[in-house]
Amino acid sequence: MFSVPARTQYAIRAMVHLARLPDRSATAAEIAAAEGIPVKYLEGIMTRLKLCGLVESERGKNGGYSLRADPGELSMLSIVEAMDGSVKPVSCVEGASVCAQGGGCLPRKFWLGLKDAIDLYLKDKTLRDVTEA
Amino acid sequence: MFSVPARTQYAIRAMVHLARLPDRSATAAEIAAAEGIPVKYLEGIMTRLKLCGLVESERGKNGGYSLRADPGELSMLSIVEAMDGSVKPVSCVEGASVCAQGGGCLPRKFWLGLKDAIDLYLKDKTLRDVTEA
DNA sequence: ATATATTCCTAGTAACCCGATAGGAATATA
DNA sequence: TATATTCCTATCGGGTTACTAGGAATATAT
Repeated sequence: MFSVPARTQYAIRAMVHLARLPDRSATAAEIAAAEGIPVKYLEGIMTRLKLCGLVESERGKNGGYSLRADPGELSMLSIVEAMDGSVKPVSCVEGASVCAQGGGCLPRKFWLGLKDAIDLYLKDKTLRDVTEA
Repeated sequence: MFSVPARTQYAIRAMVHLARLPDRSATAAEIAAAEGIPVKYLEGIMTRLKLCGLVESERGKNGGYSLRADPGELSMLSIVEAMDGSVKPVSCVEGASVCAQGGGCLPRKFWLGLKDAIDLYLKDKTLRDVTEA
């Protein structure tokens, strides 16, 4: 239950990898080799991380990816959300109007509480915390 | 992210439904009608809840399902685990030996912490809490 | 200039899980 | 005996996931 897709795990491993490098930058090929991730698959992941502003990229020779923020300022939630969107145990977290039961569903608060618990944990942890674990 | 399968939401709605009834028992057809759940699909869910000891069943006419424990003594974690197994964000929660990185993976503790946070929330909430929300 | 290294873009694919349906067998009651 | 119910097995379409393939765009080095 609540298993995290491989791409998200890959994304986090990639971010940790970058954070541990002196200049916090590397090519997709380097990261892939070091972390045992399929290169082509990782490319797509890095592109996504870039679109979400977590890394920046340079194309062409001597190009690569580099962290855009200090690891201590980067919450794990931001990485998770970049890959998978917001934490949403049930679709009605966004408003009772989405509820097929017309808001007459008792468990909703329970799910909202779960979302809060998860969000809290993820928001509190930074990339630095994970890197230095 | 972390979306809960419909069957688990159905299971919880069914359990809440039972908990609110005077004698805490009903047929699958009744629950399905009240909660807007496909009957045949719910049947399989109820069977599973029974196998995990959360409800008991009687076959034949006047049969149905009934709660086996007091709602106040039944953690939401037990329902979730009945449907989806233990909370396992990553496969290596069961031991570093499962890790493809040979335990050299920094994020592991991070994921274990997430599991703990989720487990804690789910263990603390009882069916009664949700029913009375 | 040209070769090379890199990101970026688009498509495709095999496998899996999920929600749901179908049909009926077993079983208990009225 | 008729009926209501749980229980069992099989199937199916659709979506997602992880991954692969092929190349276009772009920047650097020589």
